[in-house]
Amino acid sequence: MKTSKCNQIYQSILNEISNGKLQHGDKLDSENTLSEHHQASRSTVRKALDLLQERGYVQKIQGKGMFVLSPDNIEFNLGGIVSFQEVNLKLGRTVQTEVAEFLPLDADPRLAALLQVGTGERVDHIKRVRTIDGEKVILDLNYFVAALIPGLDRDIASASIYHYIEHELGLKISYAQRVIEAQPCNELDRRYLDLKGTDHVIVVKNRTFLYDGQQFEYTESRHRLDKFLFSDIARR
Amino acid sequence: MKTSKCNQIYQSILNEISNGKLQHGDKLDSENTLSEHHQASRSTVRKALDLLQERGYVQKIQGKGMFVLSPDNIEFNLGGIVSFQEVNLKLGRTVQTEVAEFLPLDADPRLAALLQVGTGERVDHIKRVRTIDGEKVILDLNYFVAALIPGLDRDIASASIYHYIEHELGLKISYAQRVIEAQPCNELDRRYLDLKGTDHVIVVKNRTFLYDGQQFEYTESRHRLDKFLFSDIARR
DNA sequence: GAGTGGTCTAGACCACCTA
DNA sequence: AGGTGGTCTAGACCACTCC
Repeated sequence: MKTSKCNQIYQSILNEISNGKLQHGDKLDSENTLSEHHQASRSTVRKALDLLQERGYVQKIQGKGMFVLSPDNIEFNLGGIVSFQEVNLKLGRTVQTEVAEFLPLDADPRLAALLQVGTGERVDHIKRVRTIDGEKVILDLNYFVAALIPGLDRDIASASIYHYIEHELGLKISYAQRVIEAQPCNELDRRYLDLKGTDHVIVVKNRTFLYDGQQFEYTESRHRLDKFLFSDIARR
Repeated sequence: MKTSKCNQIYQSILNEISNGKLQHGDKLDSENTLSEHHQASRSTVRKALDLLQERGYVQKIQGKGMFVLSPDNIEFNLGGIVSFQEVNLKLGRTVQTEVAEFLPLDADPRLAALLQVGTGERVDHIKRVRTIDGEKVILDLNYFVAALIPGLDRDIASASIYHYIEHELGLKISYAQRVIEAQPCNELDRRYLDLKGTDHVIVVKNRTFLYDGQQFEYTESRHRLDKFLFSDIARR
């Protein structure tokens, strides 16, 4: 594993924060000091520090120095694109995924618009039910552009589709647009989820794009109200 | 010189995208070409381009070049910290804010923990009701650390508190932690909102921090289900 | 004035893509 | 092979904070 010098410095400082050598309110060494310490140029050190700041671990203040922020922030780093598996492993939950339906279809005009492809384009549609701690609480409706993500099948869908895309197909995922809103429960929700009397779901609509800007996925994740949680750090 | 060279280059390219000179899929000039063009070093150009990419306007691809992304992305940039006013102006909504309560109080242990201050610390508590297109749909419960945000009053609360903090007090806001979840309606929701039969609200909990890492605010925004919307771009 | 982070420069070498 | 972005260097000057 060849990792950049910038990343080594990032990890090195992050470790000191994680293991408590550096604590909330502590001042870090100056950029010049860190340069000597790690035998790197100041620019390289700065890039590592910018990363730490962006991810909420430290805060630079001009003329004063850099300070470690509250360890709370570390727990908040579920931001960015994270797979369903990663998040729930982190939270120590028992999770199962069941593929309820796997259906190749041709895009109707509405779906074509959501996926930014032509009408009639081949699309793989998957319905998956997520069971957390014994209750069916999330219904995922996935639509993948078959031309971009070939070879999808039920087995892959029941494991991790993102792992398949990144490691088997070797594609790079770049960014995702998300919208979060609430909707009244529909027929599908009632069929697949344990609603426990709730009459709305939280819907996370997601369009995901490859490194070259092509959209390959549209997904609706329908969460039972009381099991939904989203966290985030927003920077000015 | 008020604005940095890096920022000038950023704006210059952004203009070309906004006014349609550069369109979805178009390739930008290379970093070296842009360096000559703007009489800047390659590093400076790169910093401007990194910003454009971070904000979802362009995508770099190693060995190929940089490409303009879909203009959809521009509309998605409600991310970051945005005030209630800004978002709704953008959406062309009619909006009113009514201050239902303004109450200086001393932090109990629970509130002190949420604000990261000592128990008994002076806190300004504000309840505000947001009316959108004639319906009361958002209840904001604000808690400001009085020592950091002095001089708050009802008038400021009914205008824009953030404007007061940044422009009157001259403080710099740095970042915010957000958590989004759903909760059953409580007594306050029923008293202040037009619930229209819904029995849950979407709660956005928010802790906001100054440039020096001090937390000055804890806020709960309680949204009526059917009027809640959140959008976002997540990058790998 | 000394020390900090913020910006910028000019140049080098590498990894990747398209010929 | 030539062009692209990715990383890194060594050094400069500025703005801000603190003593």
